[in-house]
Amino acid sequence: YRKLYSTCKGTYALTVPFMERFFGLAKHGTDTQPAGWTGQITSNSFMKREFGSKLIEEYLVRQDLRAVIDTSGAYIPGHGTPTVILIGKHQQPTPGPVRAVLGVQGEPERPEDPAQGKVWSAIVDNVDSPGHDGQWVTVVDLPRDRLATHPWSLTGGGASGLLALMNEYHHRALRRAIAEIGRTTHTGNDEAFFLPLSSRGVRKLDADTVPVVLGEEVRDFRLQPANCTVFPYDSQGAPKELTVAAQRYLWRVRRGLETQLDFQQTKAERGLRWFDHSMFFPARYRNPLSIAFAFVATHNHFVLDRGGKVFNRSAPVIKLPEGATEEEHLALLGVLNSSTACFWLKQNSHDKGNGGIGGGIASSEWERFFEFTGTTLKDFPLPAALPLKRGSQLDALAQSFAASAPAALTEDGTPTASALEEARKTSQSILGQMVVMQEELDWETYRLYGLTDEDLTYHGEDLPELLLGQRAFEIVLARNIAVGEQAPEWFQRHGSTPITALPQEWSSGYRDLVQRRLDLIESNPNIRLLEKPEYKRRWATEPWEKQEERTLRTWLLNRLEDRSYWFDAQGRPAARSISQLADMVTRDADLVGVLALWDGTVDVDVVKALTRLLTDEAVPYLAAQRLKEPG
DNA sequence: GATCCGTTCCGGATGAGGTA
DNA sequence: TACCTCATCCGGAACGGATC
Repeated sequence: YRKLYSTCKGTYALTVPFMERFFGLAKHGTDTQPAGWTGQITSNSFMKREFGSKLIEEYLVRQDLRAVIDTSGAYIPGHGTPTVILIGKHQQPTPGPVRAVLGVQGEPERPEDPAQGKVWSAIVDNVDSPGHDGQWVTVVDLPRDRLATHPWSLTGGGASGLLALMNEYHHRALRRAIAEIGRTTHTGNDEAFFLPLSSRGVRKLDADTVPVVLGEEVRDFRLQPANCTVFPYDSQGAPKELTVAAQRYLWRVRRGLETQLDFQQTKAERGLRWFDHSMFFPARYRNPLSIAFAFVATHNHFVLDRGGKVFNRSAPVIKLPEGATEEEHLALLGVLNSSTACFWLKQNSHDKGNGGIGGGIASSEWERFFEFTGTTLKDFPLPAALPLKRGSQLDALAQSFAASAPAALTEDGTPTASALEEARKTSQSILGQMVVMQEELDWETYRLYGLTDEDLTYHGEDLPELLLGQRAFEIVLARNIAVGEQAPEWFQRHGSTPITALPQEWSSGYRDLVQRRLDLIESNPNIRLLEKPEYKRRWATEPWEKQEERTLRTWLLNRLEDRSYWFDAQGRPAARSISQLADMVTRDADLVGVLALWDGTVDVDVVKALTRLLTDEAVPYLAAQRLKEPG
């Protein structure tokens, strides 16, 4: 296909040569006959993914495109992939505009009769009325040059106007401020190299491993790596030998690593050692500061890292030029984490739907997840001034938040009920401060991009801690829900309480400010567009109880691995029954205390609690019991 | 040398059916 | 009736390598 169809680029989808073929099959116009029409419904991936750029910029610009209809929000039975309908004639473009139906809101639920679906009906009813701006679609006549460049953004409801405004106001693109974007390593065989952080001590691999960050571990200004990787490089990224412990660890997979092909070559053929990572980028590792982001996620998550970790492809990092200060990183961090950035990214990144079979049908816009690639990110327009102060405050808060998590508490000592309770309060309070600070950041950013002239940030000293559900856009949302215009999923999913009136406990200054924000949401269409759940931070943190349970469990299991439980006085390994173990455990007051905490009872029944704790950890004594039918 | 694509995978949530 | 077991569903990504 690459030879036959000029539009094929990179790893393309078959829809690309198909589209070229479709237009090619239609008749050319001559003096006696008009050019043939062609119409197709096709996957919309070419609109934003890189492989579509040739198709859009070199092929479609030479065809007489007449209509582009975004059907990604409509429900099409058996077809979860987001789609677009293109209609045109096989001839040179005519001067007139292109009719476009832009999506505003997706189908809220699976319609009984797909032909009567809300979005589909809206498209059918309004495709001939340019200027229509409804709840489901916007219909406009676009000037041809709007569709001449990749990527296409076919979001209605004023999105294209806002996007244009952002581009107009921007001072420079992100690519001018940074050195590069990408992963820091790619092992080529994660199963061989990765192991849980908690087990590196047991295997004596501390000197040979570094934490490795995956995409899902980059959230809300924090990195929470659960794994580390065997890492045969020093702090400068130069190759080093592995210790005996690490050699032993990798030995069982040596043959696999030696024969594995990357770029159609073995490691030896590429001049690498068998235990080298397939792709490792020393320069990115050497320079400690970086901004990591989540590659696939529902919202934008950027986190400052201060070094000593590696990042795989699902958590790429932004590297600033050599010698850039922490302030420069924090300023970028601030703007990239704003709701405005989320808006821009979603307009320009590929929408992967909401998972499920073939992409599924998203009941809410904020549930769809996107793929944020480095290439797209480089075009991100930066405003002239950056929100350094709020960026660094959020980063500092996130660090204290991490320090008060249950996991941090058990790191150096025995967890106690009072300490846990204290930490829960602290962390709740810090979260409240982060939520309110993110609001300040978002509203500051609106002004930095010139979307409003008003300064709607708070200048008093008494910034309240916000609960989820108390942000301005959530009040608007709650009011809409109250009158039945929107579904309450946002609050249900995040476990927050919707409120329709401003809380009395806020200072009058802050209440006035939020009221002014509400007024602006009402009066300014651009702000109204940005102050929506799909662009605002979700703060979807793991519930405290769950974190606590997991942490206590880990602490107990680590403690129970102590040598004294499993070896007799002569140093011979010994098998123990639960009751024998319970007998020994009872003599350790700390252990019993934590067991009671984990069990949630005051007078803990040690045998029962240990049984519950250890059943999943033990290997049944009969082989026949080790495998169950479903396993 | 450095991605970026498309499909597959994991594990928690849910709920039906079975059992004490 | 209340608890328990098991299977399925689905949210939320991760994987591997072909291509530029």
